[in-house]
Amino acid sequence: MDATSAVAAFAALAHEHRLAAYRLLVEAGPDGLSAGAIAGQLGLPPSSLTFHLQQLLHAGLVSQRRASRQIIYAMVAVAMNGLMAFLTENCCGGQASCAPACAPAELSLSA
Amino acid sequence: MDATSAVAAFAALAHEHRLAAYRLLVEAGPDGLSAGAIAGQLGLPPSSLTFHLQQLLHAGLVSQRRASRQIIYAMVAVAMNGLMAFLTENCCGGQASCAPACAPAELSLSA
DNA sequence: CTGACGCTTCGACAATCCTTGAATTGTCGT
DNA sequence: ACGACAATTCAAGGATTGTCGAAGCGTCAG
Repeated sequence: MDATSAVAAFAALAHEHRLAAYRLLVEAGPDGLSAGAIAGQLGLPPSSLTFHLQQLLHAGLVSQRRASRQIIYAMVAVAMNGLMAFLTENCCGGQASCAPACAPAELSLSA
Repeated sequence: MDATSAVAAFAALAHEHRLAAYRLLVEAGPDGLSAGAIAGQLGLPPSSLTFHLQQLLHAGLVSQRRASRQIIYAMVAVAMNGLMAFLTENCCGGQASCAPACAPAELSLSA
């Protein structure tokens, strides 16, 4: 994960509809959701949704596969984790005393 | 952390210079850096840097305090963590079998 | 082969963001 | 009080992004 792709990923998430779509896909997990299912939950016209999904796709945050007539989008977990690792990289210069602030317990699982 | 402030935070990070500045502040830790120090490392004119720092400030990602003639910026750890927690919230619908993909080991510490 | 469906691409417009020089505010040493 | 310094505010431009109707492409049922 380099700075350029991190910027692209953040830009992809920096929009109300895209963030909402991405969070639906995070919740859906590896099985993903069809474009139509996402459009239904977000209430967007198809062309607008495609526009946003392409941004997420181009940023590498989601993957795309075809299932008969539908197109299924799914989160790319490694991209999300890489993004977070990039953000916290070398946090506090590596001082152990500061480390808890960099990756606190409540992040370990979203239970 | 609601969707609106998450969008604001991602938008703040979705720019080359702001992401670079923020990462400098993450590395600097609680002590922070002066605006001039950041400008020096990034090679930006002062007005441009202020513009970007204001975005980070307004998004709640950094804090601002004055030290005599200088203004010191520092990361707000709780905002960064809240952002990551928001992103992974309810990951995979809470399925334990999927959870490792949502917050893998290498994120726990940036050692 | 035909019609219907799901999604994407195209095109044009409106809205927003980024950049930077010049002027301004706040602070310090003398 | 004065000059110097650090940072911010202001203003104007050029560039980028978001929106969505209409048209096109691939897929499936009959």
